[in-house]
Amino acid sequence: MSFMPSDKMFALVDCNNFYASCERVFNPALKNRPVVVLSNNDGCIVARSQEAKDLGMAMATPIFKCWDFVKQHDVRVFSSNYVLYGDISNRVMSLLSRMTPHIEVYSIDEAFLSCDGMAAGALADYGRQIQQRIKRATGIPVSVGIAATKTLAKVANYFAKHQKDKGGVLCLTRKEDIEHYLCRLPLEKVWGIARRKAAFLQRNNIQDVLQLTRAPDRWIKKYLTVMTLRTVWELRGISCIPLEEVSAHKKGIGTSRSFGRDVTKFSEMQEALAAYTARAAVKLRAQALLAGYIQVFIATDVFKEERPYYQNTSGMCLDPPSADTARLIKSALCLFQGIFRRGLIYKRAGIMLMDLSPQDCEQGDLFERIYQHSARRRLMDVMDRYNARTNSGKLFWAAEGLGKPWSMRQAYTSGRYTTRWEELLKIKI
DNA sequence: TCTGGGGTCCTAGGACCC
DNA sequence: TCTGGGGTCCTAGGACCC
Repeated sequence: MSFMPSDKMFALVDCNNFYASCERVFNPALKNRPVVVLSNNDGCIVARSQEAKDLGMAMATPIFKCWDFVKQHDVRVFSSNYVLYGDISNRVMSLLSRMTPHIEVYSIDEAFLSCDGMAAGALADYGRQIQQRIKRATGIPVSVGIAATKTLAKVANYFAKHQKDKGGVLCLTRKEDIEHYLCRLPLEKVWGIARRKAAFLQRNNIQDVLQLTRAPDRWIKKYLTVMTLRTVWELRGISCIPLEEVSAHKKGIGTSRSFGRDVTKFSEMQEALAAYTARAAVKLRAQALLAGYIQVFIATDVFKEERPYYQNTSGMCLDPPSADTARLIKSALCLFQGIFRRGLIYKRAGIMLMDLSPQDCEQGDLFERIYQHSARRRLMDVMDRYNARTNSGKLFWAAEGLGKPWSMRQAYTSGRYTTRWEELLKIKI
Protein backbone atom coordinates (compact mmCIF):
# COMPACT_ATOMS: atom_id res chain seq x y z
CA MET A 1 0.00 0.00 0.00
CA SER A 2 1.44 3.34 -0.95
CA PHE A 3 1.55 6.52 1.06
CA MET A 4 -0.85 9.02 -0.42
CA PRO A 5 0.16 12.64 -0.71
CA SER A 6 -2.12 15.01 1.19
CA ASP A 7 -2.57 18.74 1.39
CA LYS A 8 -3.25 18.47 5.10
CA MET A 9 -0.57 19.04 7.69
CA PHE A 10 -0.86 18.68 11.47
CA ALA A 11 1.47 19.52 14.33
CA LEU A 12 1.03 17.71 17.61
CA VAL A 13 2.41 19.66 20.56
CA ASP A 14 2.81 17.49 23.65
CA CYS A 15 4.14 18.64 27.00
CA ASN A 16 6.96 16.39 28.22
CA ASN A 17 6.21 14.54 31.46
CA PHE A 18 3.60 17.21 32.06
CA TYR A 19 2.69 16.83 35.76
CA ALA A 20 6.30 16.25 36.78
CA SER A 21 7.37 19.28 34.71
CA CYS A 22 4.70 21.44 36.41
CA GLU A 23 6.06 20.49 39.83
CA ARG A 24 9.54 21.39 38.63
CA VAL A 25 8.62 24.86 37.40
CA PHE A 26 8.04 26.04 40.97
CA ASN A 27 10.66 23.91 42.67
CA PRO A 28 14.08 24.12 41.02
CA ALA A 29 15.49 21.68 43.58
CA LEU A 30 13.68 18.97 41.57
CA LYS A 31 15.84 19.58 38.53
CA ASN A 32 17.70 16.45 37.40
CA ARG A 33 16.05 14.40 40.14
CA PRO A 34 13.53 11.62 39.71
CA VAL A 35 10.02 12.95 40.34
CA VAL A 36 6.73 11.03 40.31
CA VAL A 37 3.15 12.25 40.64
CA LEU A 38 0.43 10.05 42.13
CA SER A 39 -3.19 9.49 41.11
CA ASN A 40 -6.05 10.75 43.24
CA ASN A 41 -6.07 9.15 46.67
CA ASP A 42 -2.28 8.76 46.39
CA GLY A 43 -2.88 5.41 44.72
CA CYS A 44 -0.50 4.78 41.87
CA ILE A 45 2.06 6.55 39.72
CA VAL A 46 0.47 8.56 36.88
CA ALA A 47 3.39 10.75 35.81
CA ARG A 48 7.16 10.44 35.94
CA SER A 49 10.07 12.71 35.15
CA GLN A 50 12.61 11.37 32.65
CA GLU A 51 14.91 10.42 35.54
CA ALA A 52 12.13 8.35 37.14
CA LYS A 53 11.45 6.65 33.80
CA ASP A 54 15.17 5.91 33.43
CA LEU A 55 15.14 4.25 36.85
CA GLY A 56 12.49 1.88 35.49
CA MET A 57 9.53 3.22 37.49
CA ALA A 58 6.48 2.09 35.54
CA MET A 59 3.26 3.94 34.91
CA ALA A 60 0.29 2.86 37.07
CA THR A 61 2.44 1.09 39.67
CA PRO A 62 0.81 1.27 43.12
CA ILE A 63 3.07 3.52 45.16
CA PHE A 64 2.82 1.34 48.29
CA LYS A 65 4.87 -1.25 46.43
CA CYS A 66 7.75 1.16 45.80
CA TRP A 67 8.46 3.01 49.03
CA ASP A 68 11.78 1.20 49.54
CA PHE A 69 12.82 2.00 45.99
CA VAL A 70 11.72 5.61 46.44
CA LYS A 71 13.92 5.99 49.53
CA GLN A 72 16.84 4.23 47.97
CA HIS A 73 16.90 6.49 44.89
CA ASP A 74 15.71 9.64 46.60
CA VAL A 75 12.65 9.90 44.33
CA ARG A 76 10.46 12.94 45.04
CA VAL A 77 6.80 11.99 45.34
CA PHE A 78 3.80 14.33 44.86
CA SER A 79 0.05 13.97 45.19
CA SER A 80 -1.68 15.24 42.07
CA ASN A 81 -2.33 18.97 42.12
CA TYR A 82 -4.90 19.41 39.34
CA VAL A 83 -5.51 23.05 40.20
CA LEU A 84 -1.88 23.82 39.36
CA TYR A 85 -1.69 21.54 36.30
CA GLY A 86 -4.97 22.88 34.93
CA ASP A 87 -3.81 26.46 35.24
CA ILE A 88 -0.44 25.82 33.59
CA SER A 89 -2.23 23.89 30.84
CA ASN A 90 -4.45 26.93 30.17
CA ARG A 91 -1.36 29.09 29.83
CA VAL A 92 0.27 26.70 27.37
CA MET A 93 -2.91 26.44 25.29
CA SER A 94 -3.46 30.17 25.21
CA LEU A 95 0.12 30.71 23.97
CA LEU A 96 -0.47 28.14 21.23
CA SER A 97 -3.74 29.84 20.27
CA ARG A 98 -1.81 33.02 19.68
CA MET A 99 0.52 31.18 17.28
CA THR A 100 -2.21 29.69 15.07
CA PRO A 101 -5.87 30.32 14.35
CA HIS A 102 -6.59 26.59 14.06
CA ILE A 103 -6.06 24.59 17.20
CA GLU A 104 -7.67 21.59 18.85
CA VAL A 105 -6.95 21.22 22.55
CA TYR A 106 -6.86 17.45 22.76
CA SER A 107 -6.05 16.88 26.42
CA ILE A 108 -4.57 18.65 29.44
CA ASP A 109 -1.09 18.39 27.90
CA GLU A 110 -1.61 18.02 24.14
CA ALA A 111 -2.87 20.10 21.25
CA PHE A 112 -3.13 19.60 17.50
CA LEU A 113 -2.40 22.61 15.29
CA SER A 114 -3.20 22.90 11.62
CA CYS A 115 -0.19 23.67 9.44
CA ASP A 116 -2.11 23.51 6.14
CA GLY A 117 -0.49 25.56 3.44
CA MET A 118 2.88 25.95 5.16
CA ALA A 119 5.96 25.34 3.02
CA ALA A 120 7.52 21.94 3.74
CA GLY A 121 10.85 23.59 4.48
CA ALA A 122 9.35 25.87 7.11
CA LEU A 123 7.66 23.19 9.22
CA ALA A 124 10.56 22.13 11.42
CA ASP A 125 11.41 25.77 12.14
CA TYR A 126 7.84 26.39 13.15
CA GLY A 127 8.06 23.43 15.55
CA ARG A 128 11.20 24.83 17.15
CA GLN A 129 9.60 28.26 17.51
CA ILE A 130 6.65 26.74 19.35
CA GLN A 131 8.98 24.82 21.61
CA GLN A 132 11.06 27.86 22.52
CA ARG A 133 8.13 30.11 23.14
CA ILE A 134 6.34 27.69 25.47
CA LYS A 135 9.52 26.98 27.37
CA ARG A 136 10.36 30.65 27.84
CA ALA A 137 6.86 31.71 28.88
CA THR A 138 5.87 28.77 31.09
CA GLY A 139 8.99 26.72 31.84
CA ILE A 140 7.33 23.61 30.37
CA PRO A 141 9.34 21.56 27.83
CA VAL A 142 7.30 20.35 24.85
CA SER A 143 7.85 18.03 21.88
CA VAL A 144 6.43 18.70 18.44
CA GLY A 145 5.61 16.12 15.78
CA ILE A 146 4.49 17.25 12.32
CA ALA A 147 2.90 15.13 9.57
CA ALA A 148 0.04 14.86 7.09
CA THR A 149 -2.38 13.09 9.45
CA LYS A 150 -3.01 13.28 13.16
CA THR A 151 -1.95 9.67 13.66
CA LEU A 152 1.35 10.27 11.84
CA ALA A 153 1.87 13.49 13.82
CA LYS A 154 1.56 11.30 16.94
CA VAL A 155 4.20 8.98 15.50
CA ALA A 156 6.47 11.93 14.75
CA ASN A 157 5.97 13.23 18.27
CA TYR A 158 6.90 9.84 19.72
CA PHE A 159 10.27 9.87 17.96
CA ALA A 160 10.80 13.58 18.63
CA LYS A 161 10.63 12.65 22.32
CA HIS A 162 12.54 9.40 22.24
CA GLN A 163 15.45 10.23 19.95
CA LYS A 164 17.75 12.62 21.72
CA ASP A 165 19.32 13.95 18.50
CA LYS A 166 15.93 15.25 17.31
CA GLY A 167 15.88 18.00 19.93
CA GLY A 168 12.17 17.45 20.52
CA VAL A 169 10.97 18.32 16.99
CA LEU A 170 10.38 15.88 14.14
CA CYS A 171 8.75 16.48 10.80
CA LEU A 172 7.60 13.32 8.98
CA THR A 173 6.71 14.25 5.43
CA ARG A 174 8.90 12.15 3.15
CA LYS A 175 7.80 8.62 2.29
CA GLU A 176 11.22 7.09 3.11
CA ASP A 177 11.28 8.77 6.53
CA ILE A 178 7.76 7.60 7.34
CA GLU A 179 8.61 4.00 6.43
CA HIS A 180 11.89 4.21 8.33
CA TYR A 181 10.07 5.14 11.54
CA LEU A 182 6.99 2.96 11.09
CA CYS A 183 9.01 -0.22 11.05
CA ARG A 184 10.75 0.83 14.26
CA LEU A 185 7.56 1.76 16.13
CA PRO A 186 6.11 -0.85 18.49
CA LEU A 187 2.50 -1.65 17.51
CA GLU A 188 1.04 -0.68 20.87
CA LYS A 189 2.49 2.83 20.57
CA VAL A 190 0.17 3.66 17.68
CA TRP A 191 -2.67 6.03 18.63
CA GLY A 192 -5.74 3.77 18.78
CA ILE A 193 -3.91 0.47 19.14
CA ALA A 194 -3.20 -0.78 22.61
CA ARG A 195 -2.14 -4.06 24.20
CA ARG A 196 -5.08 -6.19 23.10
CA LYS A 197 -5.02 -5.22 19.46
CA ALA A 198 -1.21 -5.31 19.32
CA ALA A 199 -1.25 -8.87 20.70
CA PHE A 200 -3.94 -9.89 18.20
CA LEU A 201 -1.89 -8.45 15.33
CA GLN A 202 1.24 -10.24 16.47
CA ARG A 203 -0.62 -13.54 16.66
CA ASN A 204 -1.55 -12.90 13.04
CA ASN A 205 2.02 -12.33 11.88
CA ILE A 206 1.91 -8.56 11.83
CA GLN A 207 4.96 -7.57 13.84
CA ASP A 208 5.49 -3.89 13.06
CA VAL A 209 3.51 -0.85 12.02
CA LEU A 210 4.77 -0.82 8.45
CA GLN A 211 3.40 -4.36 8.00
CA LEU A 212 0.11 -3.18 9.46
CA THR A 213 -0.18 -0.47 6.80
CA ARG A 214 0.13 -3.23 4.20
CA ALA A 215 -2.62 -5.47 5.63
CA PRO A 216 -5.85 -5.78 3.57
CA ASP A 217 -8.65 -3.36 4.52
CA ARG A 218 -11.28 -6.09 4.62
CA TRP A 219 -9.34 -8.16 7.12
CA ILE A 220 -8.70 -5.17 9.40
CA LYS A 221 -12.33 -4.12 9.36
CA LYS A 222 -13.58 -7.64 10.02
CA TYR A 223 -11.36 -8.37 13.01
CA LEU A 224 -10.46 -4.94 14.43
CA THR A 225 -13.47 -2.72 13.60
CA VAL A 226 -13.74 0.36 11.45
CA MET A 227 -11.88 2.42 14.07
CA THR A 228 -8.66 0.52 13.46
CA LEU A 229 -9.20 0.71 9.71
CA ARG A 230 -9.34 4.48 10.03
CA THR A 231 -6.11 4.41 12.04
CA VAL A 232 -4.44 2.34 9.31
CA TRP A 233 -5.54 4.76 6.59
CA GLU A 234 -4.11 7.59 8.65
CA LEU A 235 -0.82 5.70 8.93
CA ARG A 236 -0.87 5.44 5.13
CA GLY A 237 -1.03 9.23 4.97
CA ILE A 238 -4.74 9.63 4.26
CA SER A 239 -6.22 12.11 6.69
CA CYS A 240 -9.48 10.73 8.17
CA ILE A 241 -9.54 12.42 11.56
CA PRO A 242 -10.16 16.14 11.15
CA LEU A 243 -9.03 18.93 13.45
CA GLU A 244 -11.88 19.59 15.88
CA GLU A 245 -11.53 23.22 16.78
CA VAL A 246 -14.84 23.45 18.62
CA SER A 247 -15.28 20.60 21.01
CA ALA A 248 -18.60 18.85 20.60
CA HIS A 249 -20.74 19.06 23.68
CA LYS A 250 -20.16 16.27 26.13
CA LYS A 251 -22.26 13.12 26.24
CA GLY A 252 -21.78 12.57 29.93
CA ILE A 253 -20.37 14.35 32.95
CA GLY A 254 -19.37 12.33 35.94
CA THR A 255 -17.62 12.51 39.28
CA SER A 256 -16.40 9.44 41.10
CA ARG A 257 -13.80 8.82 43.77
CA SER A 258 -12.22 6.12 45.84
CA PHE A 259 -12.53 6.84 49.54
CA GLY A 260 -9.54 7.71 51.69
CA ARG A 261 -10.64 5.08 54.20
CA ASP A 262 -13.23 2.34 54.59
CA VAL A 263 -16.80 3.61 54.52
CA THR A 264 -19.65 1.54 55.92
CA LYS A 265 -22.21 4.08 57.13
CA PHE A 266 -25.24 4.97 55.07
CA SER A 267 -24.91 8.63 56.13
CA GLU A 268 -21.28 8.92 55.03
CA MET A 269 -22.06 7.37 51.66
CA GLN A 270 -24.91 9.87 51.29
CA GLU A 271 -22.58 12.78 52.02
CA ALA A 272 -19.98 11.56 49.56
CA LEU A 273 -22.57 11.12 46.81
CA ALA A 274 -24.08 14.53 47.52
CA ALA A 275 -20.62 16.11 47.26
CA TYR A 276 -19.85 14.32 43.98
CA THR A 277 -23.23 15.33 42.59
CA ALA A 278 -22.63 18.97 43.52
CA ARG A 279 -19.27 18.82 41.77
CA ALA A 280 -20.69 17.29 38.63
CA ALA A 281 -23.48 19.89 38.64
CA VAL A 282 -20.91 22.71 38.69
CA LYS A 283 -19.22 21.15 35.64
CA LEU A 284 -22.64 20.80 33.98
CA ARG A 285 -23.53 24.46 34.46
CA ALA A 286 -20.05 25.62 33.45
CA GLN A 287 -20.90 24.20 30.01
CA ALA A 288 -24.43 25.59 30.03
CA LEU A 289 -25.96 22.11 29.86
CA LEU A 290 -28.93 20.35 31.41
CA ALA A 291 -28.99 16.68 32.39
CA GLY A 292 -31.87 14.42 31.36
CA TYR A 293 -30.62 11.30 33.15
CA ILE A 294 -28.73 10.65 36.36
CA GLN A 295 -26.93 7.48 37.37
CA VAL A 296 -25.35 6.52 40.70
CA PHE A 297 -22.92 3.70 41.38
CA ILE A 298 -21.29 2.29 44.50
CA ALA A 299 -18.69 -0.45 44.90
CA THR A 300 -16.66 -2.26 47.53
CA ASP A 301 -12.92 -2.83 47.17
CA VAL A 302 -12.21 -4.94 44.09
CA PHE A 303 -8.73 -5.80 45.41
CA LYS A 304 -9.86 -7.23 48.74
CA GLU A 305 -10.43 -10.83 47.77
CA GLU A 306 -11.26 -11.96 51.28
CA ARG A 307 -14.30 -9.66 51.42
CA PRO A 308 -17.51 -10.03 49.42
CA TYR A 309 -17.48 -7.85 46.31
CA TYR A 310 -20.53 -5.80 45.54
CA GLN A 311 -21.15 -3.12 42.98
CA ASN A 312 -24.39 -1.72 41.71
CA THR A 313 -25.67 1.04 39.49
CA SER A 314 -29.03 2.74 39.38
CA GLY A 315 -30.36 5.53 37.18
CA MET A 316 -33.44 7.60 36.47
CA CYS A 317 -34.72 10.17 34.00
CA LEU A 318 -34.88 13.82 35.00
CA ASP A 319 -38.02 15.24 33.52
CA PRO A 320 -37.77 18.07 32.76
CA PRO A 321 -33.95 18.08 32.43
CA SER A 322 -32.20 20.08 35.11
CA ALA A 323 -28.98 21.67 36.30
CA ASP A 324 -30.30 22.41 39.77
CA THR A 325 -27.91 20.91 42.32
CA ALA A 326 -30.59 20.41 44.96
CA ARG A 327 -32.77 18.47 42.58
CA LEU A 328 -29.84 16.40 41.33
CA ILE A 329 -28.73 15.57 44.88
CA LYS A 330 -32.26 14.55 45.79
CA SER A 331 -32.45 12.20 42.81
CA ALA A 332 -28.98 10.79 43.46
CA LEU A 333 -29.77 10.02 47.09
CA CYS A 334 -33.06 8.41 46.16
CA LEU A 335 -31.25 6.13 43.69
CA PHE A 336 -28.57 5.39 46.25
CA GLN A 337 -31.15 4.24 48.77
CA GLY A 338 -32.23 1.54 46.34
CA ILE A 339 -28.76 0.00 45.92
CA PHE A 340 -27.17 0.44 49.36
CA ARG A 341 -26.57 -2.84 51.22
CA ARG A 342 -25.84 -2.68 54.93
CA GLY A 343 -22.85 -4.50 56.40
CA LEU A 344 -20.47 -3.96 53.48
CA ILE A 345 -17.27 -1.92 53.39
CA TYR A 346 -17.46 0.50 50.47
CA LYS A 347 -14.45 1.82 48.59
CA ARG A 348 -15.77 3.79 45.63
CA ALA A 349 -18.83 5.73 44.60
CA GLY A 350 -19.77 8.06 41.79
CA ILE A 351 -22.48 9.75 39.80
CA MET A 352 -22.94 10.32 36.07
CA LEU A 353 -25.10 12.95 34.39
CA MET A 354 -26.20 11.91 30.91
CA ASP A 355 -28.59 12.76 28.11
CA LEU A 356 -27.19 16.29 28.14
CA SER A 357 -28.78 19.15 26.24
CA PRO A 358 -27.90 22.85 25.92
CA GLN A 359 -29.66 25.15 28.41
CA ASP A 360 -30.86 27.47 25.70
CA CYS A 361 -32.78 24.67 23.96
CA GLU A 362 -34.75 23.86 27.10
CA GLN A 363 -38.29 22.61 26.44
CA GLY A 364 -41.04 24.64 28.07
CA ASP A 365 -43.24 23.16 30.76
CA LEU A 366 -46.95 23.82 30.94
CA PHE A 367 -47.12 24.17 34.70
CA GLU A 368 -43.68 25.16 35.92
CA ARG A 369 -41.16 27.79 35.11
CA ILE A 370 -38.35 26.22 33.20
CA TYR A 371 -34.96 26.08 34.88
CA GLN A 372 -33.43 28.73 32.66
CA HIS A 373 -35.73 31.48 33.88
CA SER A 374 -36.21 30.30 37.43
CA ALA A 375 -35.05 31.61 40.77
CA ARG A 376 -33.21 28.29 41.16
CA ARG A 377 -31.00 29.16 38.25
CA ARG A 378 -30.18 32.53 39.77
CA LEU A 379 -29.29 30.79 43.03
CA MET A 380 -26.96 28.39 41.20
CA ASP A 381 -25.35 31.30 39.36
CA VAL A 382 -24.67 33.14 42.60
CA MET A 383 -23.14 30.07 44.22
CA ASP A 384 -20.98 29.23 41.21
CA ARG A 385 -19.78 32.79 40.80
CA TYR A 386 -19.00 33.21 44.49
CA ASN A 387 -17.10 29.92 44.68
CA ALA A 388 -15.18 30.69 41.50
CA ARG A 389 -14.27 34.22 42.58
CA THR A 390 -13.14 33.30 46.07
CA ASN A 391 -11.66 30.04 44.83
CA SER A 392 -12.80 28.48 48.06
CA GLY A 393 -15.84 26.22 47.79
CA LYS A 394 -17.13 27.97 50.91
CA LEU A 395 -20.72 27.84 49.74
CA PHE A 396 -21.85 24.22 49.68
CA TRP A 397 -24.88 22.05 50.36
CA ALA A 398 -25.59 20.74 53.83
CA ALA A 399 -26.08 17.27 52.34
CA GLU A 400 -22.34 17.19 51.59
CA GLY A 401 -21.58 17.04 55.32
CA LEU A 402 -18.94 18.91 57.23
CA GLY A 403 -16.04 16.66 58.13
CA LYS A 404 -15.78 14.69 54.85
CA PRO A 405 -14.04 11.83 56.67
CA TRP A 406 -14.29 9.75 53.48
CA SER A 407 -12.35 12.23 51.36
CA MET A 408 -9.36 11.02 49.40
CA ARG A 409 -5.81 10.95 50.66
CA GLN A 410 -3.49 13.64 49.37
CA ALA A 411 -0.47 13.60 51.60
CA TYR A 412 2.20 15.06 49.31
CA THR A 413 0.59 18.06 47.66
CA SER A 414 2.60 21.02 46.42
CA GLY A 415 1.27 24.60 46.49
CA ARG A 416 -1.41 25.96 44.18
CA TYR A 417 1.19 28.58 43.26
CA THR A 418 -0.69 30.25 40.44
CA THR A 419 -4.27 30.38 41.76
CA ARG A 420 -4.07 31.10 45.53
CA TRP A 421 -2.46 34.19 46.99
CA GLU A 422 -1.71 32.47 50.27
CA GLU A 423 0.13 29.70 48.44
CA LEU A 424 2.25 31.99 46.30
CA LEU A 425 5.85 30.86 45.97
CA LYS A 426 8.08 32.47 48.61
CA ILE A 427 11.72 33.19 47.82
CA LYS A 428 14.22 33.91 50.57
CA ILE A 429 17.18 36.16 49.83
C1' DT B 1 -2.42 -0.04 55.76
C1' DC B 2 -1.70 1.41 50.68
C1' DT B 3 -4.17 -0.33 43.50
C1' DG B 4 -7.21 6.86 39.73
C1' DG B 5 -10.64 9.40 37.21
C1' DG B 6 -12.97 11.11 33.25
C1' DG B 7 -14.09 10.35 28.90
C1' DT B 8 -15.16 8.21 23.76
C1' DC B 9 -16.67 4.85 20.44
C1' DC B 10 -18.03 0.28 18.59
C1' DT B 11 -20.25 -4.27 18.69
C1' DA B 12 -23.33 -7.94 19.82
C1' DG B 13 -27.58 -9.37 21.15
C1' DG B 14 -32.34 -8.89 22.59
C1' DA B 15 -36.85 -6.74 22.07
C1' DC B 16 -39.91 -4.87 19.22
C1' DC B 17 -42.14 -3.20 14.90
C1' DC B 18 -44.09 -3.86 10.33
C1' DT C 1 -45.38 -29.14 2.01
C1' DC C 2 -44.23 -24.30 3.00
C1' DT C 3 -42.25 -21.24 8.88
C1' DG C 4 -38.92 -13.87 6.64
C1' DG C 5 -36.36 -10.14 6.85
C1' DG C 6 -35.19 -5.49 7.46
C1' DG C 7 -35.05 -1.75 10.52
C1' DT C 8 -34.61 0.66 15.06
C1' DC C 9 -33.67 1.19 19.77
C1' DC C 10 -31.57 -0.07 23.98
C1' DT C 11 -28.06 -2.05 27.00
C1' DA C 12 -23.90 -4.28 28.52
C1' DG C 13 -19.37 -4.97 27.77
C1' DG C 14 -14.96 -4.25 25.65
C1' DA C 15 -11.22 -1.45 24.05
C1' DC C 16 -9.09 2.62 23.86
C1' DC C 17 -7.50 7.55 25.05
C1' DC C 18 -5.01 10.87 28.42
